[in-house]
Amino acid sequence: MKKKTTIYDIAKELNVTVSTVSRALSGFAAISDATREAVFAAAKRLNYSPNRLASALKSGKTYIIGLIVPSVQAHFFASIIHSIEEGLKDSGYRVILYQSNESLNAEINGVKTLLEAQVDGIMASLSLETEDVSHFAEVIKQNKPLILFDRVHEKLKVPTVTLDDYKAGYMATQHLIDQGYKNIAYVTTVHQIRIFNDRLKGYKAALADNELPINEENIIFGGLSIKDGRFGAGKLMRATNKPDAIIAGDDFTALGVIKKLKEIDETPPKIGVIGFANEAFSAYITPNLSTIDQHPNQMGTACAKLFLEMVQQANPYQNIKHIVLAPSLVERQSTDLKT
Amino acid sequence: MKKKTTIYDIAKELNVTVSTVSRALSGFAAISDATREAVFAAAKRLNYSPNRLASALKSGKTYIIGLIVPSVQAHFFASIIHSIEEGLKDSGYRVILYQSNESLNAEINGVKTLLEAQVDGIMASLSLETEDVSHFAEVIKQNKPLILFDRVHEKLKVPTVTLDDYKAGYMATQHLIDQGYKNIAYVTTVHQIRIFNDRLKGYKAALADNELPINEENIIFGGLSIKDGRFGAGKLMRATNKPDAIIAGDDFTALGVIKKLKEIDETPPKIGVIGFANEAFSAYITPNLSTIDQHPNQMGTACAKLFLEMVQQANPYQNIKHIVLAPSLVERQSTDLKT
DNA sequence: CTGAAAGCGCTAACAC
DNA sequence: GTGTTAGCGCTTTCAG
Repeated sequence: MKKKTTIYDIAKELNVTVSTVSRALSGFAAISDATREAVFAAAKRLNYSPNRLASALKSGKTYIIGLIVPSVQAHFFASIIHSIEEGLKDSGYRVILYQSNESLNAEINGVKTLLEAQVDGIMASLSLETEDVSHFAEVIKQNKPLILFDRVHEKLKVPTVTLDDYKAGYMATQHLIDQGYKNIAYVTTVHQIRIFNDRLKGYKAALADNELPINEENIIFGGLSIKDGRFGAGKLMRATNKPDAIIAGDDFTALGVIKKLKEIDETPPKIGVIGFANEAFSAYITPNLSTIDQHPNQMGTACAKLFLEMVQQANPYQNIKHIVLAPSLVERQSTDLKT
Repeated sequence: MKKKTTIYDIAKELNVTVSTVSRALSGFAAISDATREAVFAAAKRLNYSPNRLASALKSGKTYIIGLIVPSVQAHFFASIIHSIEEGLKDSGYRVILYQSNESLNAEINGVKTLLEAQVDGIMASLSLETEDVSHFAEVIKQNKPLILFDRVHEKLKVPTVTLDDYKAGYMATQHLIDQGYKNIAYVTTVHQIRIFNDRLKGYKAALADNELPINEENIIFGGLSIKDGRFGAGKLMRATNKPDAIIAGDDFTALGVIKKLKEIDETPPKIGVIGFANEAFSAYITPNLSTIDQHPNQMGTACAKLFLEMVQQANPYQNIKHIVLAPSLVERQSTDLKT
């Protein structure tokens, strides 16, 4: 195993100094064309590969950003990660991935780990457990860009990229009303994450605007899994005042709701069902699931763009932007009462 | 913005030298309990956070591994990534993600980028375009662990984690035969990736073992998208000798196949359909899709374990293991001819 | 346009 | 058990 070639080897080869080589390689400093070319030729000949670590240690820039998400296994987050990585790649940034698995402790550890790795910035979507966000303070203190997406927190004064979740909730509800449903229930999560609250607010507002009563018994707080969906639907359909439509916390919840409804012979659209996320499967289940598309790829692209803007500013927080994406309604069979 | 505290600050604070601090922090070297405790106390008091970069530059170990996958958006890869990250986290390793998007050039660039970042090893699943694998040679030359999973290549003499794809193909075919199907077609990819070839071999072997003829016109080479599935099924069903069952390259392909079959009123299980991957949606489409589960989480866990073994050896390649996981059949409606 | 030299924060011989 | 010192590979003043 021979040692790797460094700029010293190139310098020796050409009888110049390392500074000359460094300058030539960096491309910006004043250098004669002749030396530059000679350096590049020698670099190639010696199979030189820069050590970004050394450069990072000296310059303080690693060109690595840390990305904290609950789990890459959720398609929504996978899509965001995909777009973030793609959006940053051309600018030379790489991405370290850290999954919190919806655990606050893991998230705290993630921030610590990423900071120790000297990342140039962090993007995160909070775990369901996260209520206190003080573990992110250090990122801001170090004046490194922190961007929160989707699951954000008002205590953190940082740029955010979110969906207009109020609108999403309103949109889902209004759609059901437009389709002719009148007694609309909601299966959501107990966790105090803003997006879920906002959706609920949108739901209530839409009911109010249409002069429909808000029945608290129609709102089930539990989890968002398929199982939770089944459970919620079961509970709702056993009530005296049965709903004629159910909004599910996400598409997986909706899957559970539909399963239950099929079992008791209330197959949608007889009882309307709508979800959130537009998962890959949603178009292919029976009945096809109406849903609210949350545009994860747009979200990732926006995060990448925001980050690149922030690193260009001396103070990344001098101009805190909050990007809010518009949800869109995907109408399918599960809410198509009319046909 | 005050400067970050280093081990020098701790040393000054305690009137000892940096080496003492370094030793105390590292935990292994001989150090009196008193100094060790004093160092930890001071570290805490001064809000010290180690700079892994500096340590990495000196020691040559970054505790970062590079992960190259076609795309995190595919649930199969997302699951593998999930398990790899989880499996490595406790040993202090972090993961840099690089997506090839099925492009050879991107993959080449990925290897280069990751090597420049001085990763301690690379795990990769090859892009569909990859036939020549010489871009990975440098990883081996640097004596860094390289592990290939799922989409591997025989030219690369490195440890691998794969599914027994021959068996998977055989299993899918035998299942269809067991269910009573007799003229079984296959929609797969043109790309020369081993796993797809192996599955095809398994398919042919199963036909042969059951004394069924192998009809080359029953094998469609194209892509694996939903669209490709539709196209393949269309082509097959227009033939004179129409198949009574179709094996699809993956679950997405199967989705397209089913769509087409529904359109021409040959809804499965009338024509049997089976896919590969057991995607999240497969259980919920109509009809439910039978499929071969490829156990991505097991695969990720195995990769992590293998890597940890390799870094422990002086020569990571002294004992090249090939871990082969067994596929499992998931029987659902789309192949249930009997009911 | 190029060279000399200091130093980023940490580790690891080598002394004592 | 602790101190001294020389780098890891690169960037970046400051001179010339």
